[in-house]
Amino acid sequence: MPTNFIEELRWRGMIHDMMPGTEEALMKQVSSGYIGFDPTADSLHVGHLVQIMTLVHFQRAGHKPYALVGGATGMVGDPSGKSQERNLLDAETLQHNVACVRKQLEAFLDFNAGSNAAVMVNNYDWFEKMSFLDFIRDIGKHISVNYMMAKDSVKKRLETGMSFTEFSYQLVQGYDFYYLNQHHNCIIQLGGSDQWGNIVTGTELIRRKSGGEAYAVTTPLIKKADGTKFGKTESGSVWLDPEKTSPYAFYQFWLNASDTDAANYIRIFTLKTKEEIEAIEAEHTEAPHLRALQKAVAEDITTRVHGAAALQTAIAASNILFGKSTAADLQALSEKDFFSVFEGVDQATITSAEFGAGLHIVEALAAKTGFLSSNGEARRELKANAISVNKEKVAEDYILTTKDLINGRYVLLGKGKKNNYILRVEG
RNA sequence: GGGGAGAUACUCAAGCGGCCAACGAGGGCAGACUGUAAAUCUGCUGGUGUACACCUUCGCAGGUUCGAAUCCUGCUCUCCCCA
Repeated sequence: MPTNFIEELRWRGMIHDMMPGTEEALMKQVSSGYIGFDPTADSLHVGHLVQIMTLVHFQRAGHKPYALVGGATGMVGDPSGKSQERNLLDAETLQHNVACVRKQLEAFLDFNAGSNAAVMVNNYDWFEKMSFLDFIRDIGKHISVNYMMAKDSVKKRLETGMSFTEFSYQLVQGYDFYYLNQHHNCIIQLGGSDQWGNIVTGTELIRRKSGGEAYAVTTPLIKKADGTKFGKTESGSVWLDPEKTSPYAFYQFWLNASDTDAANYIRIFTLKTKEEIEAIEAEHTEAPHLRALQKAVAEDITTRVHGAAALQTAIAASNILFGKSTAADLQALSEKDFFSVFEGVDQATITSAEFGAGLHIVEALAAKTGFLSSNGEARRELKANAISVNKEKVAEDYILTTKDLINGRYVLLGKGKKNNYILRVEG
């Protein structure tokens, strides 16, 4: 017998909308359900984590999760939440993305769990063989244009325009649900709140075409307490791919969450129980400066995404960069440790000839390395007392000399509290 | 087709011949305070040169002028009203 999946999502604040009867249907028996992922990029980002965790909970409740990568839907383009027509990706890029996304998803779900092992599917597999005529006769016949036009995603675009391709999207996605319902007995589709319209087209198609029952649950869009978008930093999206977002930056992203957001995140992005979470919150209220909440969130998610070893390095780097460590501590690190700890920190290399007898700090920040975009900016930051060399603030006329080089080869530059750069001197 | 309004830096938005690298607001960055939080306060926010200076920038292309974001001509685009 399954445990109560809906109740689990409910206390975690992960339910935005749900079709009547869903909870009962899922409690009756072990069921299959799915979530679709768009292969719009070659990596998932933290925004997708909500969907991934939903599927993880689904499996933990005893149900059978299907992760669908949209090799076919990706070719059409989902208009939901988009104010403009999307550019289509070419088939080759799409295929590459599908493979990448698939690989990342494999890390979260258990594909060897016996009868409720997770399954990965690609809707390209069933759309590939379908002809346009088959589609409009067998599928299109069941859904009226009136019905499709009533969808928010379509209504919003009626003024500015929308291609037939994107208009068809909800039908294409709706058919996915129908297909999985017929072939894999999927009775529920999960997804973000912007997917509600698409999902309901699916349940409608199932009802009209086969008379079957199907359900839907959507998760709320995550917003930060200050109203800004979740999952973005000044340098862009926070990706799951360590090549795009280093484990260190990933860890820092979560650690920097505000108190309100962290309390939210710990429920959504970790599997900790209600009791564990309340204990951590109590601890946090007791001693807020220890940031127990942020740490718990950051550690849990970083481990899940990048593994325990990567987490340790991220913590080590964070302690050195944000702790009380001094220039002396930095000097004490072996070269190997230094570079493994600072793997995710921006780096630049110059030759010892360029370094010469001494390098002006402005040059080290801008012209020679590109850490800052211009000499003017470097000077401004220096004037604002924002620049440090090996953790010690320096003035505008500072000259880097061999004394500043750790192990004779590298130096740690800092701007403000949170930006670090490593300059290596070689040759 | 006719008539009108407008295009200014990341965004909104002033400026309408020299005092304009361009008011102000938002955003961003930094500093102070803190807890790598929130709130608040302060500074900075085109480039090169440490200041004076110079270079590039006010839809695009020309022109008038000692001098233009500001005036003129043409072009492109956007919005509104009437058919």
